[in-house]
Amino acid sequence: MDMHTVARMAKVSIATVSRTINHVPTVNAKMAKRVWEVIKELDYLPNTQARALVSGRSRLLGLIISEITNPFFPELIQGFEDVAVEFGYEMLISSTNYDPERMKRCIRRMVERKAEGVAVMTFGIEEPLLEQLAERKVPMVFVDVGPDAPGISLLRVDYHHGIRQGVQHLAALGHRDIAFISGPLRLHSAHSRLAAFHRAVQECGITVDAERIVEGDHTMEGGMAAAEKLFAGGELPTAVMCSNDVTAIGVLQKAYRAGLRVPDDLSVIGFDNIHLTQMTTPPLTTIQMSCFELARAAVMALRAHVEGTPAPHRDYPIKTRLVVRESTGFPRGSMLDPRK
Amino acid sequence: MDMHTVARMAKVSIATVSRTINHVPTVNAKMAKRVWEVIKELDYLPNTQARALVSGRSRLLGLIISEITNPFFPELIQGFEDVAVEFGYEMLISSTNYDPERMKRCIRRMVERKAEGVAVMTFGIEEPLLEQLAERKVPMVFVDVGPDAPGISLLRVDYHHGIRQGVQHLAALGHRDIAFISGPLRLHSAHSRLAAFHRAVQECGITVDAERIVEGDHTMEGGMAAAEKLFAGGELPTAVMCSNDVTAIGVLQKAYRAGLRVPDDLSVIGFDNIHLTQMTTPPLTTIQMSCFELARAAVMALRAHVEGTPAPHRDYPIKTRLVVRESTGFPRGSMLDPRK
DNA sequence: GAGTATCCTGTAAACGCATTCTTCATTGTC
DNA sequence: GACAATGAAGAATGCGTTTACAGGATACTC
Repeated sequence: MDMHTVARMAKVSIATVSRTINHVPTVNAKMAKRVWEVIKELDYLPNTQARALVSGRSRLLGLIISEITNPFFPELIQGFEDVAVEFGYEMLISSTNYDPERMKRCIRRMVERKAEGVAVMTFGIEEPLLEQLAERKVPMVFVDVGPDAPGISLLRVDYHHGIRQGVQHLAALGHRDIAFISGPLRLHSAHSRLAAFHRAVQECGITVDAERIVEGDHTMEGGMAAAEKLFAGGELPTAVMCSNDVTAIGVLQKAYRAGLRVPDDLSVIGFDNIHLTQMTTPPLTTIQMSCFELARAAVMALRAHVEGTPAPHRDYPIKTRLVVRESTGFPRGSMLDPRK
Repeated sequence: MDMHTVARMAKVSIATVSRTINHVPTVNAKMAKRVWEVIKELDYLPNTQARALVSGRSRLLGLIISEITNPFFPELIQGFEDVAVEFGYEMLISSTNYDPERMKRCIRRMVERKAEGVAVMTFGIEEPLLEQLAERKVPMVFVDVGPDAPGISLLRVDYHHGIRQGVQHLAALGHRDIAFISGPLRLHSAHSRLAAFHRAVQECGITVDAERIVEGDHTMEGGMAAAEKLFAGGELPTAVMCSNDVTAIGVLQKAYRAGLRVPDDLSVIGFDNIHLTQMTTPPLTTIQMSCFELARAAVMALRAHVEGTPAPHRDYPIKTRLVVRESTGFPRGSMLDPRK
């Protein structure tokens, strides 16, 4: 079924059908009504491929993520889908699983399908691999860092704001011995989060020993392993901040198994505010980085590059903020602890 | 950059380039080599849209899921992506969030983009909405049930095998009072799982009171609410089977908060074997339904319908089996419990 | 050495369907 | 009755690949 069918049934030409669908104002109201009725009756849907042919636009946006099984990304995908569809785009999802070979294939798929823009939400550095896209002048959006070239925008996450709120929250409760479990340090965002932590503790006048900084890998297993390292030493820290929520959930698990009560023996703060944090035991205090906001900004940036309006920016700021739940409390043995 | 560029640089015609890419055997070996070299040098990738134009095939497969934030689905998507790409297809993902309006939009997107086949992995019944696809003769795959029409295949999950193994496992441990938290009963798969449970307990000679069957909704919140109901009554059951893992994780949480030890006070069994079950406290005994197998079967079924070979089947069987971890043990107060 | 068969390359049309430019018919107005 | 205004029909257009077909080159036969 195509426009010809509609035209025949509405007893008009295909040109009129096209004009009706595209709301060209010169179409006679009666004819338009007849056309719409036929469209509804036939359940006619225009063929996007054919439209792409004429317009030269695929209306396809690529979304490259690292790992779909990390619960952060499904929430991001959900947001991306919603916003992309809202603006008439379709979304091509591709996950790299941190494998450069897969990354190459992802890029290949994007180019072959003529994606008009690609959001690279891997939080990592794969610039050499992305050259193919850059060369073809495909607009791209990165998180935090990316090549400085026309057609490329960055989602600038203000890690510092939220992390400072988190540190201040801990400091206000009386914590002075705070550990940090970072993400894999090959990821730029992991560096940024760690740097924000360093700056925040300094601002609060807290010194953090080197052994209080442990590298995780943004997985629950990594969080458990990192927690084990922290618990193995002599004195426990009174609080742990984590580079992401999944890591924090790993810490929660490990703490439970080690007989530590959260927050009585140990306060834990996550990062991302994924849905799951509301349902842990105890519910996790975390720093929110809104997936929806991130996804929306990504689509908006790509749209700006593709459609030229509103004019594209280099940077799109993303805010973070503390969400206090129940995994943080007074440090153990604290004078401030009302139970003591 | 298109085939013309390649042809010019390799000093051959575009026809020869096309034949080379498609491995037509009559091409002179020397020319083919030259063409491949130019292709590599230019990083040329054929335009899928143009190929679709000639072949009349979009090489697009749709995947409709209910809720991407439910951790079961990302694993399914991962499998689907892998298999689809393996066979040269691209994947169009769309989530319904159990909203009929969204479902309509999903279908619209699939039709507009000319998806060659659609996997409807919502585990529910939306037949009236899917008529549009059926009318357009788009091949479809459903889980468990679906309209009996040409071009439609079913993934037949053998719930009974795994659930029986689970019940037998509990029975062998000495459990006689087993509760079941079902999924939302508007979903067909929830019914199937509950029915499999009923059949399995009967086979084991165990009677289950009506109040031991509680309806959940396949979310963690639903699991917690259902657990609360079960815990509220007089005597606790000694074991709970859940219609999916997320529900079971909710039960685990609720049990912990209620001061019940798992498995000492309560055994818990999930369903699906999502990745997360390995990392709960304690790791969850569950019934595996392989996402990868499900995804693979879905793609294979759609391919069979689209390509005609191998001949499409109506049913594609999917096995389930018990995975024993640490959330199941002897019933409390049991003579068999070695600690008593 | 001429004629024929074979093979492979190049040229050009086709593929699909919505969009849009051009042309032309109809109606209305002076 | 002539001209303007309106709006619909018809036809061309777009894209890059595939493929039918034509034709040139080579080899082989007599």
